[in-house]
Amino acid sequence: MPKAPLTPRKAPRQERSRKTCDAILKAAADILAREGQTGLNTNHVARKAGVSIGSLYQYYPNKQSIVGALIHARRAALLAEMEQAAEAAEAAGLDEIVRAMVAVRLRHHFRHPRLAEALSRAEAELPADRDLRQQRTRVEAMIVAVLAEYYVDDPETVARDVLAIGDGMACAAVEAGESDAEALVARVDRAVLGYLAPIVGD
Amino acid sequence: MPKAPLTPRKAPRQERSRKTCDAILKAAADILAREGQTGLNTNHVARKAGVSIGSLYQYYPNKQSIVGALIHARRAALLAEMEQAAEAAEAAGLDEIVRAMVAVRLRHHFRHPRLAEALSRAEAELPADRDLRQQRTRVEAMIVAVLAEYYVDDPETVARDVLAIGDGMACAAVEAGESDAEALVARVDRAVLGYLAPIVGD
Amino acid sequence: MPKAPLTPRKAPRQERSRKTCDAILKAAADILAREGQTGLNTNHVARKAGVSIGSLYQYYPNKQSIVGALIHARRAALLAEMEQAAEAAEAAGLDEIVRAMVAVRLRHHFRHPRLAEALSRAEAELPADRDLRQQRTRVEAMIVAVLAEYYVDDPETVARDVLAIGDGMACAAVEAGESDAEALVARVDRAVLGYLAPIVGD
Amino acid sequence: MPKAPLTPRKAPRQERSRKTCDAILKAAADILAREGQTGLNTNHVARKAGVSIGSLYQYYPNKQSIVGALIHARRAALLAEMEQAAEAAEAAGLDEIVRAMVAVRLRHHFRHPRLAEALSRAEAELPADRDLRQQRTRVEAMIVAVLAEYYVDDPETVARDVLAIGDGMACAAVEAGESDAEALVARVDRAVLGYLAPIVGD
DNA sequence: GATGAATGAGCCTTCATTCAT
DNA sequence: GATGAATGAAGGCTCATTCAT
Repeated sequence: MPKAPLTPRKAPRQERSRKTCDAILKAAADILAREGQTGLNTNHVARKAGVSIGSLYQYYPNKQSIVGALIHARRAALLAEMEQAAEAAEAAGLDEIVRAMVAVRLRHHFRHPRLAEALSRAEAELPADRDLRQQRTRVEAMIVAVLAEYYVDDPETVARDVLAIGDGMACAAVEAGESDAEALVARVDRAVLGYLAPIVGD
Repeated sequence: MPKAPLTPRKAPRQERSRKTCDAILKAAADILAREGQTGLNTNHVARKAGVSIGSLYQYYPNKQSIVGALIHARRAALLAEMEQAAEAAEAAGLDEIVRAMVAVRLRHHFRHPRLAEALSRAEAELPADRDLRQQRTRVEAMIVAVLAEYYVDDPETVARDVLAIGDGMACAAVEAGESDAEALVARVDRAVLGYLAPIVGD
Repeated sequence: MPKAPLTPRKAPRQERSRKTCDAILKAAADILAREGQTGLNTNHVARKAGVSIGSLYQYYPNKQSIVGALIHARRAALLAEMEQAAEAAEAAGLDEIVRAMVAVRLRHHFRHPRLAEALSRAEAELPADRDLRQQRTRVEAMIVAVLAEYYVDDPETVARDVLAIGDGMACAAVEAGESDAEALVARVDRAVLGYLAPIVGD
Repeated sequence: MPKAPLTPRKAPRQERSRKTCDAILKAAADILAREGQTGLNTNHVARKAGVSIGSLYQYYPNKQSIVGALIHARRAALLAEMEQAAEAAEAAGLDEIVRAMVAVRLRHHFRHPRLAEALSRAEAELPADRDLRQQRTRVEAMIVAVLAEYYVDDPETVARDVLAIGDGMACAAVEAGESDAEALVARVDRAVLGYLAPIVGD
């Protein structure tokens, strides 16, 4: 494979560029949420974004880079929210902090569930990308940091499990038609706390 | 869309047909596990199966029906295993039965993790199919039955959550490079029991 | 570059395939002769060949391979003619043999001058291909063999020069509107013999 | 086609314009020499020239006009050199003058062989342009003039042949990796003199 | 005049599917 | 029934050229 970059082609310097770039991502997100990967093609995205196909390729070197940018942007937002939550709960105990961060993630998921899931599937099929991998690591690292502070054993695995519990339940809930994020948060809390209880020394 | 059927074109009655059908599914499974959806195309499948593209279409009306058949076949196997597990654990308490069934599912996943995940992603993108939906319901129904017997409230949601916890953790574990199913089973148990504890009257 | 093969994709086994393959080459030759590289695109070729674009790609993995095949085929024919000429002139002296071979080449060129030149230009822009390079060497080798037999010094350079004289004059003649191959043969003879005279021991 | 002009849009009168024009031609020459026609595109040229794409189109109405200008400029330089050579050899005999002019051409070719050949191929594919055709004629006319002075028959054909011999041998030599212009000059001399001998009355 | 964002026709190529043998 | 040649819609992407700023 001739190494297809997953990062945008150039940083938009002019105001107009920013708009175009954003319109493309927005259109792609919309299509992905509505029709999944199947319906996502560059011509379609460009048309929906009200932009010519040439402009699209001015900013994104290939189709995958659009999906990559979308994943990156959403995860960056999530990271910011998680950091905020971590700070807010700083004073509280381990359980409270972890719950807060997981809750943020769930709410994030519930805000655009179809998109969240389409992106998650898309990422799994995307060729490995260093940037995205790092970013993913950073999300886990936030939990790892908290766990480590409390001397939890093997914090990486624990962090991964905790996040996975939330993700799994969120997907299933959305698929089943649920739309009340807080109801799910409560259930996930039970699972997460149950999972943590035996390994957190009191 | 003119509503493409997802089920095989005809039930293969003859020995020869069976073999062809199986070879096709096997080839598709292999490709899906190795290369994901991206690498899956009918010509490739036919060649790998040692079958002409014409024959492939004799048995499967379209590409999606192959994926559909694959999902169906694997889930049928899972169902059988779960039934067996349920019977074996019948005498035990609620926790034990649920744990047993979840464990079966995890081991099933770990047997062919790349395939399991590719299929799960594929199913999410497939157009809704009555047959597959029913089958999925049946898996949940098995847990629901057990829960109901123990007077658990809203057993459908609980069943869904329990399965989702296992699925989520399994995907994350595989992605992280784990390969020890039993280690994961233990961790999932913690989460599942923690989740169940408050809602199971003792 | 991801290594684009210049050789046909598969050898046609059925009668029908042969026809398709040939029709494609013929169409490509026609377009190349009439419009040059500029007018050569796969859709155009397919249409003119009375073949679907899909069929074209069944036999030629990419556009360049069509041009490559064309070059190869024409040069193979030339080689055959040159061999014949060499045999026929075997008894004669060095001059005679070389003249005969050069004459064959000129006549070959004059049979389809626009095509010959378009292909020659195309080959220069094509990525280096081992197969074509070898074939080109073989043409020169035929002259080298004759020269070596007569103890000519540095036969490779001499062979190259002799051929180049003919090629250069042929291109210029065609471009100027000449169409009488034999008139040109006579003039090329003068140049070639003049070139050889000082280096051929008498 | 709406008849695209091959000549620069306007004569650059100001110093600034001259520089831009030249930078564009230089960049185009460089790309053409390095990558051939394939790599030549207007955006690439503009970037390499350190000029905006808009400015490029200010001076050259289309891509072909850039190539045309390049051909024109190089051939103008060649013409000047040939004139100089003709003057210098004026006193000598026919052979000497012709040899001198051919030698100039060969050295010109060897100074930038990749470019010379790329341009020659490009010119062949360019739509006929009156300006370039005239210029080409002028090169031949210089030889024709000398030949006519010596009462050579059909001087146009002879001039064409003589030039073609040199061109053909130069291309082949460069392609074979030769880089010693003088060595080639000697060989071309042999061919040219051999060609001329029978038709020049002594 | 200069800039570079935007445009869109058009090209290469793939792949699900059909159909003649 | 099997085969595999053929089909063509569709999609990714480039690049010559225009135009608003």
